[in-house]
This record gives sequence, structure tokens and C-alpha cells, in this order.
Amino acid sequence: MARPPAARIKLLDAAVALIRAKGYAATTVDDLCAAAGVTKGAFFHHFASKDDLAVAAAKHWSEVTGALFASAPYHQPADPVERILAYVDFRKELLRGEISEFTCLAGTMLQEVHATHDNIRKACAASITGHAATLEADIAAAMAQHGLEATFTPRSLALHTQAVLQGAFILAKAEGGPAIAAESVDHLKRYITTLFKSEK
Amino acid sequence: MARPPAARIKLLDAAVALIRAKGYAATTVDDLCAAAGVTKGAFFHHFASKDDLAVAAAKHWSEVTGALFASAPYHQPADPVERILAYVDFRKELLRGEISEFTCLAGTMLQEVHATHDNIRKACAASITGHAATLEADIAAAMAQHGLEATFTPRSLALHTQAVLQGAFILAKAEGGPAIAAESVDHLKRYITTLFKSEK
DNA sequence: CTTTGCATACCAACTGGTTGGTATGTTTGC
DNA sequence: GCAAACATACCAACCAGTTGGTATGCAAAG
Repeated sequence: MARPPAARIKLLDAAVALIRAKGYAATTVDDLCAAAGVTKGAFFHHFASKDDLAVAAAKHWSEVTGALFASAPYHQPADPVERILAYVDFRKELLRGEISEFTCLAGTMLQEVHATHDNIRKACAASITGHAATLEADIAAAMAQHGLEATFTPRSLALHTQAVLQGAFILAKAEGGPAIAAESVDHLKRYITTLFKSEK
Repeated sequence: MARPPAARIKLLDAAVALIRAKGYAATTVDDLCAAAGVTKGAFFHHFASKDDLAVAAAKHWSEVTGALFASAPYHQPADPVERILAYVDFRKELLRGEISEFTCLAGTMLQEVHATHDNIRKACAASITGHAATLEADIAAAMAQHGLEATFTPRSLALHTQAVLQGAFILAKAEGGPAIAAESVDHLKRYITTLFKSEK
């Protein structure tokens, strides 16, 4: 029954769900064990500490979302600009359902731990910048098409898309729903469109 | 001597500082009392509960930042577009020093409490939307100048500026400094410029 | 004008429950 | 049979909140 560490994955999934909903500090080890259906012994068998779990959860989050985006359909268009716009559309489509189901674990944890838990901060930062990096090639290609190389860096625009999304999540949490968040993503799409669609 | 409740204000200032640095849940009542130089008795004399203090701190934050922005120099330009761009420049200038000194209390608290503390959530939401509302008149005027009324609402763009800023704060927390955040604000300024400066 | 009464502002010590973490088993797969 | 994967029982520290009290200001009664 316990061949693959089932408890470990259940704990990581529980951590993603609970921390997205309540934040890191407010999520207790007992909460996590109850949600995962395991005991404290199992928790501290797999993770040296609560902080250790947070780092593992951030990496788990990177893997899960990485797989989601890698297999998403927005990579299909031949034109890099279309791929970028399809990515933005895809992100907008994800803004549905419960808030804690479409918001970002890394962004949520960063707010709490940035000054106090450096290892967690680094894991969350790697999650966000790693995801942004998957956009850079398309952005660089689009910039080359339009001679924008001197205006900003591909990395800067890639991270700006993440900033808009993270900020949109906060607006959604303020309002209690994704409506305003979607409008912010619309502004992002309009920005990218004017960057890459105006004069060629 | 104790005519104005000195402890109350010291506690509110301490709350703003500590919660911006560590988040709400990780900030204990003892932390707040130590930082404010008062005892627990004083704390619970002025606030019915820790949650009650959080609501008061969000309102205090709204007042402090409201005064800062009301007296800031970005209102001077005669043209509404210039006022909006001056606002963005002003926000960029504020991105200096320690992270917990330029980030937003309301955005930080929202991440943690949105699903669990509805009264705190409302106070934080009011802080962000209230500040955004101070931009709407200028945005509406600028949109009228350029015939953009059908494209989006003034409120939507005002909140988008806040989304970019909140997201930029998260990037700053990820990186440990404001450099990337400033670049995101540059993208926001470029967006607003292309919206209102292109064809007239 | 001063004493009585009461409200505000604050403090030190305490409490009951919670928290992250540990020590010590027990079970399961190879 | 033995190591990894769990469970049970427990603890010391910590937490939000309480208790009972003191100091001070103020307003009206005498």
C-alpha cells in the first residue's frame, strides 16, 4: 500500500490547496495532515519541518503548472505574436471558479515569507521566473519581427505579464471574484497587441 | 498626558510595519505590543481582537496613503493624460529602499485573509478600490479626449494600474529588490502612453 | 474649591488551547 | 529481516485573549 510515498504527494497537494486559500502561516501542520488524511508522524517522516514542506510545495507547484502550460494549446500558432496572445487568452480562460483554484501558490507565499524565510522565497521566485522564462523565446522573436530590441528586454515583458496576473489575482481576492482580474488581463492583451500589431 | 490614545496610533503604525514585513498571521499580538512599546492590556483596551486591529490598520493605511497621494505633485499638469503619466512616474519613484517600506499593506493582507476574514478583506478592498477611484476622473477625461469610451471603462484602467503595481510588488519580493518592479511600471507607462498619445 | 464618582488609558500576570516538533512504536513491501 | 512508510502519544513553547488592578483626567455635588 505504501509503495510510492503516497502521503508525501497527498501532503503536497493539500499544501497547495490550503496555502492558496489561507496563506502559509495560517495553515497548520495539523490542517495539512487532516486534509491529506495522514498523521503527524507521516508528515515529519517526509518533511524535516513545515518550512521544508513549503519549499517542496513550491517545487511541486512548479512541476504541476509546468506540465499544464507545456501541454496547453497556446503553442500552436506559427507566428510568435499569436502564440503570446494565445497565452494571454489561455491565462484569462483559467480565471474561473473558486479564487483559491486559479490563484498562484508562489505569489501567495511570497507575500508572507519574502523577508523571513529565504529558502521558501527562492523556491517561489524560481517558480515565477521559471514560468516567465518559457515566454521569452516567443517574445524575443516577436520583438525581432518589429525591431523592438532596444525598447525593453524579453525577460522584462515576460515578467510584466506575470506581474499583471499576480496583481489581477489580488484584485480578484479583493472583489471576491475573477471579473476585474479578467479586465486587467484584457488591458495586458491590448498592450501586447499594440506593441506587436501596430506598424510592422 | 494620555489624552489622545498614543498607544492606539503606535499599535497601528507597528501593525503596518510588521504586517508588511511578515504578513498578518505571522505577526503576533506580542510582536505588535513589543514594537509599539505597550503591553497587551493596552492592545485589548483599544482593539477588541487581533482581527479588529487588522481592520483598523487597513483604514489607517488608507488614511496615511490617501494623504500622501493627495498632497503629491502629480496633480499639477493641466492635461489629464499628463497627470496620469505623472502618477505612474510617482509610483515608480516610490519603489526605493526596503521592500517592506514600499509595498502595500492591503495587498499583502488580502492574500492571506480573503477567504477567511471577510471584514478584513472588505477593509483592504476598500483601500485599493478607493485609491484607484482617485484616478478615474483623469482617466475618464483622457478617454474622452481620444474617443476611447467604448473600449474599456475608466474604473477598469484605474484598477489595472493597481494590478500592475501589486504584481510589481510581488516581483520585488521574489527578487529581493525593486529593479524588476520598476521595469513593470515602465511597461504600464508605455501602455498608457500608446493608449492616449498615439493618434488623436 | 474640593471631594466624590466615573470614565479613559494603561499595565503585569495569568490561562486554556494551539502549534511545530519529537520519541517511540507498528506495519508493509522487498 | 530490515529499511522505508507510516501511526500514537506526547511535550515545551507560544498564542490570543482575560483578569484584576492602577494612574489620571474630568465633571458635578456639596
